[in-house]
Amino acid sequence: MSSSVITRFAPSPTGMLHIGGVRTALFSWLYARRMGGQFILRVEDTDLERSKPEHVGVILEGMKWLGLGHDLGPYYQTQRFDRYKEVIADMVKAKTAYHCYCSKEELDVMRGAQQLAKEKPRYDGRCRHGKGPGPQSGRPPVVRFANPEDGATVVEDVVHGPVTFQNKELDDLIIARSDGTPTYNFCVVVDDADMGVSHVIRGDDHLNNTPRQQNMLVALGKQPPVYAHVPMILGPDGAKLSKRHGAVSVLQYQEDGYLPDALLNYLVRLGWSHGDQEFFTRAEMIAAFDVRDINKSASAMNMEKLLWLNQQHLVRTDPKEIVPHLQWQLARLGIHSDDQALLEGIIVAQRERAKTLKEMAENSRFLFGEHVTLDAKAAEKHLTADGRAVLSELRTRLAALEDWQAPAIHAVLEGLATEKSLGLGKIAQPLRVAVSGGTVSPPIDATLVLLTKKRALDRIERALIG
RNA sequence: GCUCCCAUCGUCUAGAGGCCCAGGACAUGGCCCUCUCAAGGCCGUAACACCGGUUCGAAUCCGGUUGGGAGCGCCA
Repeated sequence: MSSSVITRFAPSPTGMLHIGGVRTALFSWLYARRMGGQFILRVEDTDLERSKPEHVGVILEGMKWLGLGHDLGPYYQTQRFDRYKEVIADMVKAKTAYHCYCSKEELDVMRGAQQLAKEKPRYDGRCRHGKGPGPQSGRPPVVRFANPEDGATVVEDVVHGPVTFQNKELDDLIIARSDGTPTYNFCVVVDDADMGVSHVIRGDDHLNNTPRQQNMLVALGKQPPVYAHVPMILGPDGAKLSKRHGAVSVLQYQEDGYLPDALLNYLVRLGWSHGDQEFFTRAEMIAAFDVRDINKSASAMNMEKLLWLNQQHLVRTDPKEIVPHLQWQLARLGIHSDDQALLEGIIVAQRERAKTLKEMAENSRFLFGEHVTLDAKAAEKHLTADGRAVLSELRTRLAALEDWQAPAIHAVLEGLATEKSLGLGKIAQPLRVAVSGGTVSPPIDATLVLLTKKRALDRIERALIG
């Protein structure tokens, strides 16, 4: 039996949960599900200044909407400060960490000199070797990790392969600020170890601080987890994700009318593939996913493909499952309906002509309410003298129709068309305008069924009067 | 500047030395279907960044160049 897999998603509540974060969350979630393991949600809120409770709320809400449920947590790093302090004290005692009394000004001077010498700016370890200011400076010290000074650290990354860093390139990072609060890189290490995280799946912008995290783990006598650094997601223009496209809250996608499964399907295919398969249900994704198949290069967002996939999901998902999402969109338009049969009917009638639920809701507006206002241009074009004559005839025949079902309605239209030697279009368009107000709608027979006989006839009546 | 990462159609990708004068998907062009709009079907345009090397043979391996990205905080 393989040892149990534990993955985690560890966002910091300093902003929105955006597409990039969602994808790493998805990969972590998928891998845990695939391996029958557990998925942890951990909020990295050690930056007291920038972390905001409302951001935590939005992240939680986003994860819920996506259906990426966690098995453990959410944990909050701010609630684990005692634990971090304990570990820091141990490390200082074990001499794997030390106090540093350098002031910010001193550090700035040091970095300035290094940059001038075309070196990589980094802490030179003066306090580690007794050459710093020391306690007599009177300043509260920070605590730094004593990184190995020689040799190399190799990160065995699942997606990148082995990546080697010379230890002399790695400086002694601060693990506790002068006010005693612990810093990110340190908390991550303690948490991942304490929580038994087996696989760390995160953005490859973290690849550079992985060797230091690994060294800290070693100093703590812990086995480092398996690392998988996934490539970044770029905006549609190939540049970094910006507010204009992509770098918005994931909840924006809900508002825009995307199905969570469609968004997940789209994101899973960014940097990962399974042969030529494009469409994945949630279950298929879980069954096929493997971190070892993740690509190394960054990928750009493509809204058209997202739209296409959304429609694919709209068409291929059981309408019953889509109903709540459509209701949500309709509610935003002020339309409230609990008519399950009607809503399912709308989904079936509209799903091939709407790429989003928002579009579907908007296009279905005319099906609710008693009356509809006729689009002037549409009326001018189709409610001509001929069109009215057709409508009038239709009114009589449809009124006489007992069986208000698509085939019967279709037969009526077809019959009239043949009798008058007209194309179906000459019959359907005036009717469509009268009944929907415009020139576009689902097939006219299906539209009439959804509308009900009473309202359909009523609208024909009003169009003839108007 | 230094360190690290990356590089196949416009975009997402298949490809783990011969199956590839490179396959699929989105987008795009044309045709078909058609009561509108769609959806669908068929056909097409379109890529191995560059230069060397290894090999009988390279998109695939190695080196370099170029181009992109990330990191270098008492941020995460």
